[in-house]
Amino acid sequence: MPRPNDEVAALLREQAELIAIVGGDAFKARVYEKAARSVAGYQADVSTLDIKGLRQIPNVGASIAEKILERFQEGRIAELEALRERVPAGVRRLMQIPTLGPKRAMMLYQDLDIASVEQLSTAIGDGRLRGVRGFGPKTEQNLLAGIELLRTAGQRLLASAALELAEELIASLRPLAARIAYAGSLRRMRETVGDIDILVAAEDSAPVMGAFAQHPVVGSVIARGETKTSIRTATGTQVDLRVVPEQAWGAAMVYFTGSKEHNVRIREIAVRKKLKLSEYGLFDVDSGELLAAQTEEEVYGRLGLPWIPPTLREDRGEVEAALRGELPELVAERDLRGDLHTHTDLTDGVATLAEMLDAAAARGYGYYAVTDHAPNLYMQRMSDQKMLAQREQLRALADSYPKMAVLHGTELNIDPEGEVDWPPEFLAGFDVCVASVHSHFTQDEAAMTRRLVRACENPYVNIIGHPTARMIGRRPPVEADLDEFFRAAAGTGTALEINAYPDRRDLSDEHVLRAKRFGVKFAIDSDSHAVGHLDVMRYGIGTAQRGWLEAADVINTWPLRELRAFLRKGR
DNA sequence: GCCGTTTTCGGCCCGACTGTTTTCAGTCG
Repeated sequence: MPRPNDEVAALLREQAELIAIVGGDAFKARVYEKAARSVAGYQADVSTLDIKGLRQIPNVGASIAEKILERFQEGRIAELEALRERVPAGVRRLMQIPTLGPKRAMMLYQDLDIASVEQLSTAIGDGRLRGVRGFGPKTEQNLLAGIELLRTAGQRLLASAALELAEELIASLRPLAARIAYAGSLRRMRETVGDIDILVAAEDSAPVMGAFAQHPVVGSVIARGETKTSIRTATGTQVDLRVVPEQAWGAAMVYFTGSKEHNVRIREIAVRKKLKLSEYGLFDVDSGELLAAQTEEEVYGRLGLPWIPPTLREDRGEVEAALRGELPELVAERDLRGDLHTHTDLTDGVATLAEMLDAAAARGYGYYAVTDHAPNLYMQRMSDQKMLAQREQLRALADSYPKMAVLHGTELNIDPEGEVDWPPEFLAGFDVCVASVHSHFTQDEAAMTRRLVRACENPYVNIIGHPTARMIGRRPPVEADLDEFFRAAAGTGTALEINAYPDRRDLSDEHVLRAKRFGVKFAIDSDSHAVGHLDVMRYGIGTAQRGWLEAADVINTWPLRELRAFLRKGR
């Protein structure tokens, strides 16, 4: 996805929020939001479009097209600047606290002069919210819990944002480096990262260090030395650049990829063999002789280990498995034959059915399921007629994709009792049914467990979508007896989703590890709402690998015949 | 501010939950 689109989308989203905060027309705010989503999901680079081209984008009319043009011609949008004058940035940030929306954020600012999350936290502690209209004791508790959630996860960056930044920096520095790559938790594909580590091999470190320190994303240079430069971006992300000699590349990659715990384990193995492992290489303790450093394979090899994939390097048993020669053959993106959870503009997607199918076919998929929302997610205004009309349209388009089977599915809503939207006779018409929790997240554990188990027991439900409904940094996972849930999924032939969306990653890697022990099968899905979202699969693969999955565990790596047999669910 | 097989004005994503109220505003999906 072209970056200018993301930037414009962020500006439009900001304008939408600011309109809502200052109490502007709610419909107007909504249009800006919709336009932001359309721009983010639009194929063409908006910075290359003229007024006419911009107006082709859904939900972009004369006014918003002008503003986008203004952004690229003037470097700013005057109306947005004027709104920013009225609302401090911290007030907007207050809205990131779950349960705090635009109205009460503005009230806090106007009545109590609270303009940051920190100030709100202090104000609650001082009892300054007592007696303020709309803020009772329960609200105070909820706000404090929300602030805590922000504080713990909010400091970290989603892997998607980190990867984008890392790839941009690497692209610009590559001409100055013999070798360059990112390491750290990003290479291990954790959900979030605290900072970004970039490793460079170069004879002379000065040119690459200089270029790095002067890169446009740099807000401030924290430290600058011979082998390491640290910067902070304007948005607060720390990036460390380390330069090593090319002959030490492998040892440095091992060292800087971590995790710390993994490194401790392999260093112990080295010590037992009278070796010493550092970022400069693997050495014989007695003679000081360098034994291996050039590649990771060599380093692991001299320790008596096979190369261990970065996504496993968490000291969760990978060293022992490697010693036994029992490392899993991890599922990889190239193993995926299709995507089983995607949306179109029939509900909340921004691309048409044909656009999504084209993009899926271009990825070389052997099958692809369209699973728009079902009627009980009321805001989507789904109906039997609309769903059947889509099926007809889809069957008609299927001939255009001789190499890709086009499956018609839906994403059902699991209601508090575990029931879903349609009766069996209607569900029977779908090729695949995803079912997800979209509301009533706070049921107690027993009720939530029963709800999820019942959904698995439904003979038409094939995949439980984003099974814990968590949003990273926004909403905790639902409380349920996961072991019972996983047992039910395995027993009923219901796959559990690894939703690849970067702020979901749901199931998480820990849950995948646990579920696999029950014999659960998984579906790695993009949950795409736009053409560009099909690429988020890499994060789903990251989570699957971190959960030690092999291709056989993942139903959308299977040939179509086998997949279809699984989807029949013994019916 | 956008949109149109209800078309240039008058609608627009609907319903439920939470926590606050004492009949409802705010937030969420």
